[in-house]
Amino acid sequence: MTIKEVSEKFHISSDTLRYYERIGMLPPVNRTDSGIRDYTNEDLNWLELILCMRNAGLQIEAIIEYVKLYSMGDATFEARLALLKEQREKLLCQQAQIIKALDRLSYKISRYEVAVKTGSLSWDNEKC
Amino acid sequence: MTIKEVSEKFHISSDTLRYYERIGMLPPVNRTDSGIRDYTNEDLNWLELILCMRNAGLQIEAIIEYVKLYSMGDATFEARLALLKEQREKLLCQQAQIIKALDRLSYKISRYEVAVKTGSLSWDNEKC
DNA sequence: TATTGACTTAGAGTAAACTCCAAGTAATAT
DNA sequence: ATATTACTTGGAGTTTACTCTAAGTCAATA
Repeated sequence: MTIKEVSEKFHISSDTLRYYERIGMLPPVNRTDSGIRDYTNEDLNWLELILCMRNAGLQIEAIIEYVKLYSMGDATFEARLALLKEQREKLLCQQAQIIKALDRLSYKISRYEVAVKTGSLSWDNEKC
Repeated sequence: MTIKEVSEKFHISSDTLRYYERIGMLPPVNRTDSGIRDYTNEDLNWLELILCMRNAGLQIEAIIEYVKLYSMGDATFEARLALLKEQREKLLCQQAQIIKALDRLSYKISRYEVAVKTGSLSWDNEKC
């Protein structure tokens, strides 16, 4: 698969794909004789995992570290486990922050829905 | 309340507090005669809201816009409602991404927990 | 009184994650 | 054969959100 096809499949620019590979977040991709990238199924699996994690907010550094450990083989199971657990903790924190903000947003929204109808905002202990 | 006290109360640097005010994310704070910031309760309420939203990942621009609308008074109820709804949508998307990533992380973690014990990673349809 | 420390501003610097550009090579359509 | 398009690399530029520095004012302590 060419870089363009991959770029379209995952809605991500070719520049970003090259960037990910250059910094070691995506393992090195095979090339044709003339040096053009030819993504394999395994590359796509990696990419899918990477994008899932990036979309959730994992930092690039953490993903690079995981890819590095993976490339070092079976001796790194424990390190990979630790890394994954650490990242899960971070996501759980982030999730908690989002839930808090969503609660607050929903409360505000319900107040503003009334305000739009009645023309005045009901009293609230926190104004803003 | 001085900038330092606020900074300590919210675990955020004085620089960041000044920055937030300068860019209009925090409404202008009252000053003493000599020009030193003196945060009121209302300032703290704003700050608390702002930090809740920032911690969840809301962009500064959106918060600035909300503060601006708020300062314009009752004529902006609808605009504020629209803004809040838009931000809620964004957070819901982000939350969904996090849940996806957490599912995947948890699955990987359980596989690696076995791998660490047995010394080999069980087969998986997506390797990486 | 001297100096230490907190505060002020404007503006420069930094980190993360892209995103774009220039210059060149390769493949393809006419 | 030529023109167009896609690809390559290395490096520069951009955006977001801070973070730091310099130069100066003000308050409090030795």
